Amino acid sequence: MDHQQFDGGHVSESCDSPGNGDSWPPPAKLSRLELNGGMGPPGPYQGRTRQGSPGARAPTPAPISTIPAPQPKNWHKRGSLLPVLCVVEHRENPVSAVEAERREEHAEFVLVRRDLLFNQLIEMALLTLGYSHSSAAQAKGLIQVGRWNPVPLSCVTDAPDATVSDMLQDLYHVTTLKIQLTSCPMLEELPPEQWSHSTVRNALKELLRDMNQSSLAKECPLSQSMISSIVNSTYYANVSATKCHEFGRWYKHFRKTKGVMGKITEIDSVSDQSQPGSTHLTFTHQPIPGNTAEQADSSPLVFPHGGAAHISGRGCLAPSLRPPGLVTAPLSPQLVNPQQIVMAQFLNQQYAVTRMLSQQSLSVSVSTSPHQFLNHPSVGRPPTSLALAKALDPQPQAGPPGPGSGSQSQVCGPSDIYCEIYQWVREELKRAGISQAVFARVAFNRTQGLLSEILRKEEDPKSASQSLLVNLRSMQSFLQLPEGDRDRIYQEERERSLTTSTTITHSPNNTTPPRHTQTRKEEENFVKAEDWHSRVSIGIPIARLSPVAVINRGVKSEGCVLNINGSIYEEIQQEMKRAKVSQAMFAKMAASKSQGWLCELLRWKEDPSPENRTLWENLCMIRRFLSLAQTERDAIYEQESNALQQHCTDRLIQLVNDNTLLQRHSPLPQQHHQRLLTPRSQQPLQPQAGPRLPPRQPSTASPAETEGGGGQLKTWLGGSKVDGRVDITGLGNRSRAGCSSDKEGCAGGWSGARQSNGEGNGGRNGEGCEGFRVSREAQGILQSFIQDVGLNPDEEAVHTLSAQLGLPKHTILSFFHTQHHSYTHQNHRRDYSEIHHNQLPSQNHKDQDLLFCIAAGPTQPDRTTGEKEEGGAVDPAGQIDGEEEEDMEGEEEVEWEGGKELDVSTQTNAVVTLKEEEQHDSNQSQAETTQPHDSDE
DNA sequence: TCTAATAAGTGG
DNA sequence: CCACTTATTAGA
Repeated sequence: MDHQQFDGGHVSESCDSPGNGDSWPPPAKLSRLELNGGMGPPGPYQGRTRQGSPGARAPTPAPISTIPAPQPKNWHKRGSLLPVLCVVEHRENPVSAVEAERREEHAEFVLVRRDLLFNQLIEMALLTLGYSHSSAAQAKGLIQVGRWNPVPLSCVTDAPDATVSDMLQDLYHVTTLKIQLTSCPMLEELPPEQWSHSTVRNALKELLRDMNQSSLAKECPLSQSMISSIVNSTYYANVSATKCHEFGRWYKHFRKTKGVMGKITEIDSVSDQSQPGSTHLTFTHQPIPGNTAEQADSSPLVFPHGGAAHISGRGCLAPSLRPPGLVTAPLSPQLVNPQQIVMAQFLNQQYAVTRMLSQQSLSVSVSTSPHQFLNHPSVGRPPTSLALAKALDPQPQAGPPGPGSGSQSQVCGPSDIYCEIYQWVREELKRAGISQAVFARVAFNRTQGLLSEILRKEEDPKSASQSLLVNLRSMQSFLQLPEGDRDRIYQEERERSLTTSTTITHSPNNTTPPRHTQTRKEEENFVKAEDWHSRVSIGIPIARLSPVAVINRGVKSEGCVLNINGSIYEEIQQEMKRAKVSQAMFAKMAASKSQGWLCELLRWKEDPSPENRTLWENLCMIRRFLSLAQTERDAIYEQESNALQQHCTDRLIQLVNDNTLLQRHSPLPQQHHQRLLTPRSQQPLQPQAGPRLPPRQPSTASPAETEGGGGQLKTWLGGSKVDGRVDITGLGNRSRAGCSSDKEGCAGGWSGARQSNGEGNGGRNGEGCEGFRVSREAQGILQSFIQDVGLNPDEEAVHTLSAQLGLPKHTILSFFHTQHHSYTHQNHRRDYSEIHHNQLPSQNHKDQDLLFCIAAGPTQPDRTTGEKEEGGAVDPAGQIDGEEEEDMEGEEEVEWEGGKELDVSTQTNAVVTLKEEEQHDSNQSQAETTQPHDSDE
């Protein structure tokens, strides 16, 4: 099939290729690029890919809804990313030509940075798609423009410095990158430690070709429900590193065993496989004969990464022929014209990312409506019920009373929460036909389990804990969105899960419809959607959802997006030089780290690699900082040096108080904000907004924004990047994600801290510091929490934060104290904000700036911590500013070597350091001990 | 009856 | 509150 159709386009086609297109024996020029630059290996992360199961594909195509199209051009620009359609062909061993024709392909869009070197495109694309480095390095790539014959990349240009943008800028929409995987390294070769959510998912998908979830669950370390959700991308939690590793280990073993045993195990029943014809046997790994009768449904064991198995299955039959029941693939059978849908979905997903990148935030919804809910038959959504809808629409601003009968609802909670909230939620679940999981994610970014619990308990808002209130508020705000918006969000989320690449059969004559065209359309739709978003919901918390989800799963690809590579070190140095700031200042502002840390970082300049999680994350943080507009960065430095933290704090508080922040999180004048919002949203913004809005929010932002969403939104924003880059970190990953890494090795960043070991005492040192070295995201969360609960969190709130942020409780308390302290003591000094405002031209950034500032603010003076609480040690006065070097905020550095001081010298290399960090958490307690240093007791 | 999806429940 | 497990439930 030719996928790309779309004419137009011309490219330099120096080399031409033979007809068959694929068989090009291209020079293996693309070999690996080590580039450490190209962001390191994102690990095996893969973009989610969804394979189509044979059965699934069968269904017939249905046209995708088409929508007018805005122009795609802009959108991709903002993010400085370019969408590239990649068709990956698995041709393990050079198989016969015959076979080649039936090769299976996976097509997906990959967003790549425009400035990525063209010669790194293939590798980057594969890495992004989840292929291993080794396979990526060996892949061959062809570029196909329109319907022209594919041409090896190497033929396109010789310029080593040509970038993707240079080569594809105007053609990206008509080009298809055909990647031929010569060797597909098997997953079993991947070290268990490197297994991630993505690889697990890929492996599961493979395995599911030969067995169902239930049987697989019996053998592998994952439960059926987990398998189900992971495969469908509906597993919102993060698969723990432990699980991943465990799975990886199991997989390896399984493979070996299987190889030997053959399908005996699973397929014994199937018994024989006669169809040796299956070519798939070619696989290296599979010792077993391919069996595969149709029924057998594909060879059980063969699963080279997408290789053999696919081939066998597909090879034998046309998709349509395949007995539907055969493969139990998770794909939704309903997909019609899977490719189209998939593409659309994929784009959608990508779009979400792009959006984030561009900082637009907000999810978009696309129009592919038809497919929505495909999986949920039950979903019919007649507009029924819904008082909800009614209430909402009619009186948009009514805010709170959302659902139910707008007017009759009563606020029961402390403020703005309505008693009927629980019921509303239930109704909404029913109405929209969505699962708790989806709603939980979308409405308040939590897990299904939590929502279940909340609904079960139905605690009276009046007596609800602060954290619960936060959640309820978020849900309520969400419910107050127009029904259409909510549905769109659900749909988007659903699509996301459906998304992923499809496996398509490649046949020479292909009957496949031109997909490019469609794709294009979809893109446009996205654009449109985006537009919608920007207008409508910019700050709406809800919006963040989808992106969040996407991001969550794409954490590893962050590097891709952020483009972290060895050159970042140079950028850092340049930035310091340019801004004339010390290492201490930069370290603090850009990564909440100490000067010593930065020094080491720059000294060793270790190649960034996702594997080195801590390093990676820190670099991502720096990258984000560097992505801020120069003026913003300068404002930040300035602010820090002058006002010092106090300012921030004050500022923060002020903001909090006036909600300015939340409101659009943008310093823009309100009007402006409103303008951005859609009418509906706007209303809520109006002061008079909801009659029942709580006093707390005078300005009352749109419910959505503020309320529940507010907090999260902020968090999100805080972490999120600014111009073009994503912030994966912040967002999606909640604290845990960051370090999720593992229980095993490290507890991971700050999360590890959660061991609330010694609370106050020893903790101070290590922890204290550590605590405050909280990531920006964490700070953002804290800040948002302050807004939600004030400066005096109750126990539960503290507990919640502690868990959520992975920080020890005392750290949380310290934070609040600090805030409180400064707030009280200082009169709001000048406002950073003012400065800010003036300086920052770009509004967009502004918000972030503020947030950023805020986030940074809390950073404490190192030593403080511990007792500080009482003493207010925070000493406003003692700011950090002075000694740059001194301030190492308690970072890990201190811990390791003992002396805070230094360790810079001591430490040998940043790498070590970094790594250590992760483990600290767990070792913290020890560390503390070790380091009696500080003022500890 | 069996599978995949979803909700409830649990431990940390 | 997350990450998982177990139970329950729609649909073939």
